[in-house]
Amino acid sequence: MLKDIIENNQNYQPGLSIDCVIFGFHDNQLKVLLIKIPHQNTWSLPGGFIPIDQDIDTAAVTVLNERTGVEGVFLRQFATFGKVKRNDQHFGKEVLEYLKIEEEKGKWLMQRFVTIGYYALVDFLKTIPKSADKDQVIEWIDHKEVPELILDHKEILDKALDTLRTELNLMPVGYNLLPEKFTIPELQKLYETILDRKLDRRNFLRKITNIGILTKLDEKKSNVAHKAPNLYSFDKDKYEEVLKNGLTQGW
Amino acid sequence: MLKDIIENNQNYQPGLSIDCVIFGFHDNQLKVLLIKIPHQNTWSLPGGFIPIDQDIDTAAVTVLNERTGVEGVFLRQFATFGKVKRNDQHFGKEVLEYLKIEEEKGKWLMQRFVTIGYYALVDFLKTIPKSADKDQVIEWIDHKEVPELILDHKEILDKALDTLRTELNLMPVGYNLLPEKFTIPELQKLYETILDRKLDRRNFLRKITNIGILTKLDEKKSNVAHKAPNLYSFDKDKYEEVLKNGLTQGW
DNA sequence: GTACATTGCGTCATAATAACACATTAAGCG
DNA sequence: CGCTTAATGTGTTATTATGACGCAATGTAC
Repeated sequence: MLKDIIENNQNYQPGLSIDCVIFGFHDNQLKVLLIKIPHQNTWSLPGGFIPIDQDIDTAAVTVLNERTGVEGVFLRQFATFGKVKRNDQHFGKEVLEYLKIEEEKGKWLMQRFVTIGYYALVDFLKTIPKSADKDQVIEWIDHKEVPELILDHKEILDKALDTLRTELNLMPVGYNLLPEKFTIPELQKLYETILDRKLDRRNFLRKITNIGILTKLDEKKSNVAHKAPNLYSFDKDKYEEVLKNGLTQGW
Repeated sequence: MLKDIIENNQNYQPGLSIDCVIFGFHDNQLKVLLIKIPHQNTWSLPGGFIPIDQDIDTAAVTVLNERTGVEGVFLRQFATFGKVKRNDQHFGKEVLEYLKIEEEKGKWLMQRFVTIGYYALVDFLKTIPKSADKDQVIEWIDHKEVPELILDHKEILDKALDTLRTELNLMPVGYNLLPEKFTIPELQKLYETILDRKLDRRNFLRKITNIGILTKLDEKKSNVAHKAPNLYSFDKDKYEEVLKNGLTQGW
């Protein structure tokens, strides 16, 4: 795959790549989709290159689809990373050796790559991580237990989370991360996990319902310890409207 | 200049450029620094290319300094633009003809360029627009009267203003755009111009002073019609602190 | 049934916001 | 000089949003 790209690099935008920070929510954990580098203890963000005949946003959608199979999810460009030393020679050489590509043909990969960061919000349960090849491991990992990442991918991930945190004040979040039916406590846990702090249960309910994007269902969650919480769903129309116009206040 | 770059394009990041939206404030107008394309009726944003041995942020600072001479101003990356058709063949050919560069040498310019957008906030009075060469016109233009721009530069400008508007809710603005001493009505006009709506004078005063970044000076503005307004300055330390930690509420 | 953890609904004090009233100041002008 | 005019400076009030908390209801475990 990568070998094909390197050997046909004239079909790809030179010196430019895309990296995706794909967020999912499960078991009260904010998870990130990471790829294990074969035969090493480091991981990387799912990324890809940009065909010269594709818009960068389209290329980002492609990367996301290849890895998650999900479509029509929330995907947003958040920053572009271009330090001179962000991809060092050492790393490039290792890749070329691993792929058994001779130095001359692999020259393309050795230049400085600028990478455009996108973050995505996807429904954990509908997403089945897909490996590009058999000895590649791709896995959901709790964002609090992210292992060592290659290059500046940790910086990219941190920036993505930072952006998500800020945007939580400007837009509603949840439609993409939660299943269709969910409880208020679940939604609150999502907010708490992203913001990394506790919120008052009662104030949260008031604030989130006042936005007017929730529909209370005539149904309770089953098989739970203690009192069964009510189920809610998002009112898609109103949700989209608020997404477009923005919230007014912060959390 | 551009000719040098094209002819020595191996020293520059391929297919990648930087465009700067430089904002200034004067006469109650939000102004943008634009460059006139010689012998045409279109204008462009000041931009540049990225030396392969420079971080993209450094290259952006260079572009800004070359055009304004000012240093240490507010400069922030806001988005990256990469539609396939954003720089069309037609435009590239015109540039090459104008610069009298033969097609083979100019091939580098004809590929799709992805551009990284930065916006800057500078003190209008301290900034003297600098042309790169004698028949180039560079000028401050009211953002409400921006003429036709090349390529997707209008889209870039719009996105920059949009970003500034959003960030007004998250950070203080003014330190970079106003002279050292200024009046509250001037600061209010700046906010009103950016937001494109009227704000209540009295509520604005209360809100802006409550942030705690202003120092009331024992001095009034002179030579003004009607009642002379008091002068204020920013408390740099507190300003920086709020800039780092962010505001809490919106306007 | 009882203990317990969690949900659902409500209260209250305080802070932030929006809308507005009135006094103050300086320039322009007869 | 005194009056008008158009700004600025300061305060008031009603409404809304926020933060902190009380208490009853519900379903599980024992």
